[in-house]
Amino acid sequence: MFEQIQQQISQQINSFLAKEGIPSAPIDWKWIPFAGQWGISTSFFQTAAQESKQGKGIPVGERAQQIAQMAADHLGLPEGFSKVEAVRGYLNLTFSTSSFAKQVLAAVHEEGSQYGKGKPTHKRIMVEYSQPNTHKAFHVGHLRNVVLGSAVCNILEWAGNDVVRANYIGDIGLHVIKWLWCYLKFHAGEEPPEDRVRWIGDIYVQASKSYEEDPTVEPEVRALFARWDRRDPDIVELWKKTRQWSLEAFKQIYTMLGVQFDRYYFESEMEDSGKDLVKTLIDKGLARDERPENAVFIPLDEILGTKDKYRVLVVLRSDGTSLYATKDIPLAIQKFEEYHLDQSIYIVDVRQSLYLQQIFKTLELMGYPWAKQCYHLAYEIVTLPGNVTIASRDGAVVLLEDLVHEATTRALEIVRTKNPEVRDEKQKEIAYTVALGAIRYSMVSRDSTKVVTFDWDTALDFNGQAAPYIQYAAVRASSILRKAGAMPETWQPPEKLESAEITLIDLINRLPQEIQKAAKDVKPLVLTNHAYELARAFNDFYSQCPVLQAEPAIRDFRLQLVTAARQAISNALAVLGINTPDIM
RNA sequence: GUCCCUGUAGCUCAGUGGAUAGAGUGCUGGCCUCCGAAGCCAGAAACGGCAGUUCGAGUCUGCCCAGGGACGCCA
Repeated sequence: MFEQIQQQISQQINSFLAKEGIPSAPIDWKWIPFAGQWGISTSFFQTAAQESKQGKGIPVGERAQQIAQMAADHLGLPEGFSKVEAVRGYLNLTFSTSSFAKQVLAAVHEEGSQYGKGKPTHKRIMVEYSQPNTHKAFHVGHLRNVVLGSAVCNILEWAGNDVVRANYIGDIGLHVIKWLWCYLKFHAGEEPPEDRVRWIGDIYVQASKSYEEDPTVEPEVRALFARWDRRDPDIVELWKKTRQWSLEAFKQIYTMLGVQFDRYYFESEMEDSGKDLVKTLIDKGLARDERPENAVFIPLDEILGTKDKYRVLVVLRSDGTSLYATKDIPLAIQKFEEYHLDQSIYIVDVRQSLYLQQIFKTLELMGYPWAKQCYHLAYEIVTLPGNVTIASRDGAVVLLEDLVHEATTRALEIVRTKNPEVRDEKQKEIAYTVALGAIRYSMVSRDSTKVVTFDWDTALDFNGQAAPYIQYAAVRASSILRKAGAMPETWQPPEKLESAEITLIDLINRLPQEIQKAAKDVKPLVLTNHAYELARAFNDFYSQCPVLQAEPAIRDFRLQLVTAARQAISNALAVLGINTPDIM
């Protein structure tokens, strides 16, 4: 909103410096860091340092202050500012809060639920996330991926991009065959019960256990895999049926989490094109076929002349069966052909970093110019206390639905005590919104490079920096607005604003740029922090500035501010995939 | 062994090379006779180590220490 003003002043300063013969350095504006003041700031250390290099003997700090003072004197008091001063090498320009406050609130009022959205970039970005395996449980370890991925999608979309949400289902592989073996052996003919995810997960645990403990199992599983490979109708039918059970369970989970996908890819569909592609790779001389002694592999380091960097990528087993890499390469090609992407983002945990670099490099060697547009967003895994890795095969998992159920139960207790007059159905709905918000927020409010240790106490803590705190600020705003009745038609900011009001308006104003920054860095954390800051500023305002009891002019202005604050908070949460209740 | 990530307050985390390093939680104390206390206010408490680059380093570079991860037929 203030870019134009910043540019104008930058120009004035630059031409002034040029006239004075002072070497110019780029001027970058920052928001004044002190609460209760509102404006922009820049420093002249760089300029002073450049001058110093040319042999002038004045200490940089001192000189920066001199230049800042000269610039301040030269600028005088530009339109729209209340104060210009030079402080310790910085030039601080403080806004006339009244006029800028009006602009900010008017912008929020006008854009409403769209406030914060950027202009179209005309870029199409695909984000592949979730990538669950069928025939396995869906647990809290998978949650981070889904929440991170969906938040990234929303952020990129709000930043103005055309986003394609993609999911790549692992519907075939040794894990699936193990499961089928176990089903045929111990559960033949069974239909999934209500608690489907758990049932599927339990069979997988049983299968893994048998596979590891009983050496006679492996040959049986291999034989079954061979039958699938030659498309034995009985096995294919069973595979299709059981796969569907998993897919339906996933759909339920996605609905529960409020996420959706535009395009589903299946691993099983990539098998044939993958095997064809391996032939091409061998023909091109990129892949080396040393079957039957060895597998088919691409000696990346050898080709690139690097050492221990890209290693080698195995693209086909020595028995001719496919691997992940066999399928990931044709998948990438298909994505770009289908959608003409400007960027392709993979949300995959950090353990697959090398693997994905190998894939991207292979695509580059194959001559695809878009290979450089592939980006791996690596996130750290979720562990259990004591650094225990969550593994589907041993069953030491916390199921997603258990977490949601427990969180909802606890939220419901609080909702009931605080809103006894509300009908049961509504209470449950609110508890669900709060519980899910808390879960989602906790998954994206720390950097992807940090391991998340799941423990119940932290996951179910609704106080402090958490979604319920932010939702609560919005609920308080709603409550004021409800009691206020009709909104005033006209309003004016007072000449002098309270410190809490300024901080709040400042943060509301910054929401659009924070969304842009979150998109640029592909980092939802930026936004979770800003949402929290907004809520905190509102709570501060709430305790310091009475609204309903204020004198009429102030009251009307503050009602407008409360409306804008609620909108900004609600929009920030919406981008994170979190709903804002009106009571809680 | 090679490569990647992490190391900030008791604990869990923020921190675009720039002003006084911010929160949450826990601890101590205060605030419901004003719009909802899932809240607010106050207090004590921190950049793993050593060099270097820079006017300026929590941030960049190198080495060391500590923890985690990856490294040819798992996904």
